[in-house]
Amino acid sequence: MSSFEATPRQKLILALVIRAHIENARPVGSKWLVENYGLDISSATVRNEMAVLTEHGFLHQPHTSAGRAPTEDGYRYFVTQLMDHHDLPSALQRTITHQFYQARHDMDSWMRLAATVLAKQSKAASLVTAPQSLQARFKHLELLSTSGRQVLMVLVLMGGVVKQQMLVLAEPVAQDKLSATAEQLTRLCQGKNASEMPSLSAHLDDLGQDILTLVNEEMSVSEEFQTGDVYREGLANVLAEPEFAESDAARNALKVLEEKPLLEDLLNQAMMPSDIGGVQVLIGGEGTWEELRDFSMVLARYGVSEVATGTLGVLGPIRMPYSRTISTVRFVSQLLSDLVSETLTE
Amino acid sequence: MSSFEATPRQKLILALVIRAHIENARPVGSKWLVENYGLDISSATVRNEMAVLTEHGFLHQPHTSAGRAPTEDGYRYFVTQLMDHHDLPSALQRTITHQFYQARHDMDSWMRLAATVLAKQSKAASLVTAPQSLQARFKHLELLSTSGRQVLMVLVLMGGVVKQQMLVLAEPVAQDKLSATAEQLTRLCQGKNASEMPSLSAHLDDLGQDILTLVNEEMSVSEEFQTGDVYREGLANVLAEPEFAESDAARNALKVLEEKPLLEDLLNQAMMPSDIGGVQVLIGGEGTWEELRDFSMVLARYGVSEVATGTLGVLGPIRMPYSRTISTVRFVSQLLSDLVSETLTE
DNA sequence: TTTAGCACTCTCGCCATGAGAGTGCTAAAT
DNA sequence: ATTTAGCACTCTCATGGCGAGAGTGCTAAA
Repeated sequence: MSSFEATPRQKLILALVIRAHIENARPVGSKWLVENYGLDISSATVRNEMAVLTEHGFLHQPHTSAGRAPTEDGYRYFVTQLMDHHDLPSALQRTITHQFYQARHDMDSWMRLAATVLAKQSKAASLVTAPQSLQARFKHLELLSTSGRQVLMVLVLMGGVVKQQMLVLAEPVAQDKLSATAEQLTRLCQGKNASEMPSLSAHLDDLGQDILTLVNEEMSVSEEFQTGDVYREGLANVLAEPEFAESDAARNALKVLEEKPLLEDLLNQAMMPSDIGGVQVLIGGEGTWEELRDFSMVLARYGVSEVATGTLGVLGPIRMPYSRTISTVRFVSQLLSDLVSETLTE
Repeated sequence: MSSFEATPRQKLILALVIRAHIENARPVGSKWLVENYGLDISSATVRNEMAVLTEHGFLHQPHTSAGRAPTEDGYRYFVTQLMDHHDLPSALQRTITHQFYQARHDMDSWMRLAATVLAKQSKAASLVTAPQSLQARFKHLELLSTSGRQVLMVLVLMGGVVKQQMLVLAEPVAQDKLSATAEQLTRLCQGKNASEMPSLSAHLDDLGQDILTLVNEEMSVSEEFQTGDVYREGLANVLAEPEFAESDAARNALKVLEEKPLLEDLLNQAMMPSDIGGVQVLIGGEGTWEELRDFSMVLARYGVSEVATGTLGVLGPIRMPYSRTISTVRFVSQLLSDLVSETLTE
């Protein structure tokens, strides 16, 4: 397989087998292929070519008298070498863009919408994680008395991320005092990241000191991965695929998307840069993720590199319309990146 | 079935059949029942009683030579008449309570945690919706300049709900001006609910007017149901049950939890008060929800009545350990109510 | 009223059977 | 040197028959 160079005709046949298999979800035979795609070669010839492709590990037969189905290697070869990369139809691009600009202008809504769009377009499960600031930098702190001892702490980080938390103080504090403390802390921490943050200061009173501790906590938490910040959608789409009629496989799909450690590991490890314009395609777990054995993922980083990036993507069966899915993921990730970067620079 | 009063022994047998069926997921026969539970009556007697229970619609036989399985009516009778309502073991209560107090003190974290706890304890899928203020009342508005034309709007509603939104203004505005506007609007709208809100005011400049429009939007949205505010967990648990080996049923489960209109309808309609300490049990869709035909739900309202209430619950197979699930749901809902009410009153 | 005994019914797993699909190979055709 | 027609071969899958097993309902005795 290493130095094998497929002939154009072999490439064509591989591509057609993949196309047919994606449509019908079952092994495709030589005769069927010739008849359905109007090839002007005989089925015997196709058989010979198929034998070669099988020998090189691009196709396999479930059993002797069945047709061929693509192997993971076959899909990989297709995705990296054969497939042509279209952009999403521009009408669709406009529709989606429009939806984003019509939605509320905050990260939360965007992420939610991105998940919805991805799930709908790819007819598979989607996931979108919040952009994690690599270096969450302090920008602004506000303390709002809401009633009695209850105080709302609003922490704004550079890059538009906003954290809020409700506190209950030991005793009521006037809004003036709160505002003063907030301002003091804002001056103190301006532009600092989690590790540069002071943990105590002589200029602060008890209240200020307590709040500072909370802010510190919040800042370090914001550098960690939070499952809660993951939007998923379209799980039902995945189960609709015939290969998941048996629920064992189906359950695995949910596990992947539900289990925090797995997901975290996956997104961290898998998201090396790739050759497809920032889109990473993971086919059948690639030998590394046992739980993904029956799935493929199309992932992309979005955001502003070195500043704040999140991950988004699609989980579906290995038998997935890669071309379309990749276009969609790339487009949505680009769109979301633009939005994030607007937020950052404006 | 209307005026049928079961004998104590019939009740016992029904309860045992249900217990056995919950454990083994298959029809239970008379002989098996006698042997496994050490009954000192003969299998023939059990058969006779079973015949009566079958006649009255509490049991049914999948086919002539199979054992009996409970019908939905059987489960319903069990839940309303037969089952004893324990509290959750107090050790477990303490553990859970501890988890809540250890978590961050905000609604978001609590809801997330509630979903996790419910899913884990009931081994089924859980869902928790945010508390909707029946009358979202304006409490406080803050405008924070974050950078250039970018402004963070923080809207605090009575009851601890906080809405935030990022705006991009046409031109930069100084923080002083923003603060003044915010204060002005706060005074203007103090304590008003969505319908009482003024839509324009002579005292306001353009900026104030624009913000007011946004606030109005936000306030009315906050009275609507938002799918985004639903936390789900443990979907994989449901698929693990043998009755969902065929994926058709499994897909339905996901649909129920994913589709906004269905869920909305369900939660609104189903949550009438019930006889089980605020916990509502929905068995097999109750003839109303076709999509729930194969599922049961245990639901509860939490929060402070007439002020802000949310819904939480569990979705599992009809063959569900109701007693335990109900205890869990009741406990978590009580706990969450306490937390909400603390937030409101403190 | 309960229970032992028994005939009866229905499912389920097993096996054999045959149609159908698809292959690989060989030998002829291009 | 390819390509293709032809054909024997293999394997799956749907079908139907068969027997074991489980559970029932009924009857008659306790």
